[in-house]
Amino acid sequence: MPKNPPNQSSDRQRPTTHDVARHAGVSQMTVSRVMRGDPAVSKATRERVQDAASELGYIPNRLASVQRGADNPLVGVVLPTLSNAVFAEVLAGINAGLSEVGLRPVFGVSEYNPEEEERIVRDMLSWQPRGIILTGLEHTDNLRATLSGAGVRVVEIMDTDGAPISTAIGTSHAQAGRDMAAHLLARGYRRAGYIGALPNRDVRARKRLEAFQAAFSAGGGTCAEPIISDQPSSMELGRSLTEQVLAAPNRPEVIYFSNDDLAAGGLMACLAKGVRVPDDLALAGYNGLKFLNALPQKLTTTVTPRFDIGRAAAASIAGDPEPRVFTPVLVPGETT
Amino acid sequence: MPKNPPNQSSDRQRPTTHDVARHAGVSQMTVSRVMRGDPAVSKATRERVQDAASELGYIPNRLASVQRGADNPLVGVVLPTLSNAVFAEVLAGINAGLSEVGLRPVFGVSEYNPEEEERIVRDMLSWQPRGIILTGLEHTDNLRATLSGAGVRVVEIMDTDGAPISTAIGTSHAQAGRDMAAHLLARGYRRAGYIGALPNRDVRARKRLEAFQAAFSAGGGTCAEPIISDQPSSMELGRSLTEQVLAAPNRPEVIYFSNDDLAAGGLMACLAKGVRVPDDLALAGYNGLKFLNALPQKLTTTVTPRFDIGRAAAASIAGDPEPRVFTPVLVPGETT
DNA sequence: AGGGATAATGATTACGTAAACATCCGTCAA
DNA sequence: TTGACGGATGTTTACGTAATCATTATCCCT
Repeated sequence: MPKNPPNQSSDRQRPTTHDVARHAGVSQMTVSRVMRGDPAVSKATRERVQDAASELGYIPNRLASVQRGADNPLVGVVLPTLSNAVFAEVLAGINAGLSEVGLRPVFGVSEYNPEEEERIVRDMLSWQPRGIILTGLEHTDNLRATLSGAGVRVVEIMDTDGAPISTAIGTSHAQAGRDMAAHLLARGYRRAGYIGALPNRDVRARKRLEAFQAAFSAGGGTCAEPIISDQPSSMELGRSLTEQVLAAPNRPEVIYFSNDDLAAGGLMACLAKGVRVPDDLALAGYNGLKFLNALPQKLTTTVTPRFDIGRAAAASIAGDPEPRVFTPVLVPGETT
Repeated sequence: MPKNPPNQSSDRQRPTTHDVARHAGVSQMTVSRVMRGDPAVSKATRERVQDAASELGYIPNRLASVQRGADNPLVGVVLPTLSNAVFAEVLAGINAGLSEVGLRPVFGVSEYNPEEEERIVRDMLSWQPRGIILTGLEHTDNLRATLSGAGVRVVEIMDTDGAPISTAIGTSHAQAGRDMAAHLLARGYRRAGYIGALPNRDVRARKRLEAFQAAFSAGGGTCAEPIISDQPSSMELGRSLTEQVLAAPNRPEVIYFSNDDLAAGGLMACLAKGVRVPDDLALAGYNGLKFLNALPQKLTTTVTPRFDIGRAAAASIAGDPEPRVFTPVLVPGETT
């Protein structure tokens, strides 16, 4: 008994190569050849097929071709948040790098939660993606195991202080912390405070802090107990935490903030309270975001190549995976 | 002649339901049932299968199931840029809305280019996505035709001034322009300038401008020739264009900027030149971005619900597509 | 004890594409 | 004129999953 002829072009399905084939009076295989630009099709046939295809509004079905064995252009991208401008820029870089080579990002946000990250990656793996881009080097053991085994390219971005699953592309946060300690010591500051957010989540900020403390103490400075709020980072939070510091006894000479948002809030607190910066209190941030230009005083901060990191990660998924260490650049401003 | 038994678990392929089945001593179908939580499997078998699956590190292949007919959780999202914080927030909203219901965004950036947008959408359609989220109501004719025909949900975000392909979710830019005109007229301003960027690309800014001009003139005001740079919008650009205006004769009483970045740059120009705001020159922006808090003066602007628009778009793809008009809120600051 | 209902599991096949192989036909050299 | 060759096109099948239908136990009631 002969099989049913496939795809009876029934009701409202999207047209397939079979439909185009029937319409052009050729076989399904010939349509497939034309669609892929296989030269083994005569010019006349090719044109007939192309006409039929555009007449029917044919759009190839990549599910089928990838399923059949074609390369999958999808790349899973997992970032911890989008509320932070840093990660929007990273994503822009990733997208730029991927789209250059015809790859396409599938997107997920972990909210700094490793279990959620694992769930997202599992889900993404079910699309048999070309690669996966993760943020940071800290993941659940399960996830590390899964990704080591699977035949996907894995690139971990934003951090190089640790052991990557396969390829790390980013900056050393320990170095950023040390550099800032050196800068502040050189400027003559000896009593430092620290203001941060999201204590258990932002591992990279903690790496900066620890390296900073170690280097600052080693250089003869004293570090006050860090103030780390469990609220998400924002200018408002930086402002209120700084006001706390200003009100307390034994005010430090300088505050190192875990990022520019908090530092900007700190600057506003000083302006509001009439505290002179940097004479009464010096301030330093991290990231080098563009909005700092809007501040009345130029903030001392560490500039990180976010876009380039994203772009490099994309290149590493597309071509040969090569680890890269970008250098964080300390840019002295008017606040230290 | 019997067919080959499928999937010989040869070299380094990812395990399939067949592999799990063999490992657990059941049929492929039973594994499939267990994976989907089909209750028609005995407890004993279920556990045996689950053990086998986790032992082999089985991950379902969604390409195959969607190809077979399952719902596709992918949703195409095309934004004009990621350099603008507005669209990062929109994306955050979209992602929040989609992930709540188990949908996943596939991402593309058109760089404000309709042809590129068309290419991206075509590419996305090849994944048979559940829906497509586009920015704005202006697209190539081809794209409109393709999307009207295809059986995908289409939501156009950010603009409601025009005819959507199917569902529009956003704000009226014409209303935002009119509201600002009314506000400035009420404040007593009669001579207005305008500074913008990307003349041929940012259609929504143009809609605001035209509505503003019409309303401002109708209310007895005069509009100077708009200054529209072809460079991408930035604080620096806003600053330099504003300096031009300040240097020229016949300075307007107020400048309406196409967005907050430019307006913030304008404010900085005034600060640098010792121009008093709003007495010598008033300034107004658009968007209500958070970084405005960093400015020394609170900027008059129109706040748009970017996150909510994204979230609503996601909901519209997930559930019933319902158009929604959000209201832009004019927030008077200290610069008018 | 027999018969039919019910639960558990298995076999077959389709989804749309593309690799691999098969077929057809015209051309050209011997 | 014949046969080998190669270009153009067609046929078959696999990719992994899941709907559908088929096939076994299992069990309860009369």
